[in-house]
Amino acid sequence: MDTLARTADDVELDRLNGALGFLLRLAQLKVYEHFFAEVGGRDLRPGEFSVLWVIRCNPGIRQSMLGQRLMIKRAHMTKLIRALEDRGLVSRCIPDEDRRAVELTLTAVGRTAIDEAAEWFFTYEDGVGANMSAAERKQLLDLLHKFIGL
Amino acid sequence: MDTLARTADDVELDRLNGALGFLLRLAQLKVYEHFFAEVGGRDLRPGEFSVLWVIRCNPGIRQSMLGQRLMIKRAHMTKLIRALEDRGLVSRCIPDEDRRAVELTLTAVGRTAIDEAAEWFFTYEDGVGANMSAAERKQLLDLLHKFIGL
DNA sequence: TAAATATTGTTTACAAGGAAACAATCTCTC
DNA sequence: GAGAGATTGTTTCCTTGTAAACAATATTTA
Repeated sequence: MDTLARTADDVELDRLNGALGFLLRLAQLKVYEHFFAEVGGRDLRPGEFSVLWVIRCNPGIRQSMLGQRLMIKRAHMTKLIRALEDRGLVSRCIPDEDRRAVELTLTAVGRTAIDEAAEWFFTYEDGVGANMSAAERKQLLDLLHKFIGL
Repeated sequence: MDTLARTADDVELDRLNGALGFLLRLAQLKVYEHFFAEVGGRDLRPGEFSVLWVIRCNPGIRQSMLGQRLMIKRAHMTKLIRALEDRGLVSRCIPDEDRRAVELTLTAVGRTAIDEAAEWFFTYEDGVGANMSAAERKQLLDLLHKFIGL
């Protein structure tokens, strides 16, 4: 508490060690660091990949639902989708049943792009948590599923 | 794969279900949502709280080390600290041993503020993961510690 | 059916956070 | 000890993401 920390591991976190939200934030920052170190040079960021992937798995999904599932706010989703549309990866379609909504599908180019990206993306993802045993990693996955409510 | 998702739970994530980085991002977004819903009106955000808390636990800690531990980049740390200094919570001191560095301590006001904030902050943190059993929550904490390398 | 309310996506204006270039200081090597 | 290189913090500019107001369409209520 009163000895000055000389190295990063000496830093005392005290009660933050038991703070779940805090640890999740740190974990996520570590993931990002890892991501940009390994595959930062690619043309898809994590958010963009997940959007394309989910559209691929759910063709015709509406923007609002995509946002709900990926926890992306509407204002931001609009920009993301427009950028992907401008790159020719996604196409937007307004359904007759609800002319406010937008239904999303991949273009042929988008499908090719995501299939190609999936190779390196999931390879990278498999490397996340490489400092844990397979059993621990699996346990962490399961607990996160439960935490998220998925 | 080809049935259009009607509700958010119907959205198929497929391989993303096993992607640790992706799940951590989702978990963290859920934490933030929870935070702003519950204690968003307070005058300290999660990042600010953690900075003040760690300074409290490690008086005289240097900016660089604080940033390393909390994974906050130097450019951003500068702004954070200046804002906290402007609010009279933190004081900066340049040590004689290394005149490039900045050593951080709390002001009396800062100490009072963080002690007061700690009440609601940790109460809030205890509510994170309330949908899990105590054992699961503990397990998640331990696994995150290991994942982060703490 | 007409008016009130809710939902969906967009726009605009801003806050949070990062990358790169910089200045100051320290350390290492010769 | 003089110069090369590393470290620390700051500044500037840019990207990512959000909040709030808005427009268009649906739904509910009277």
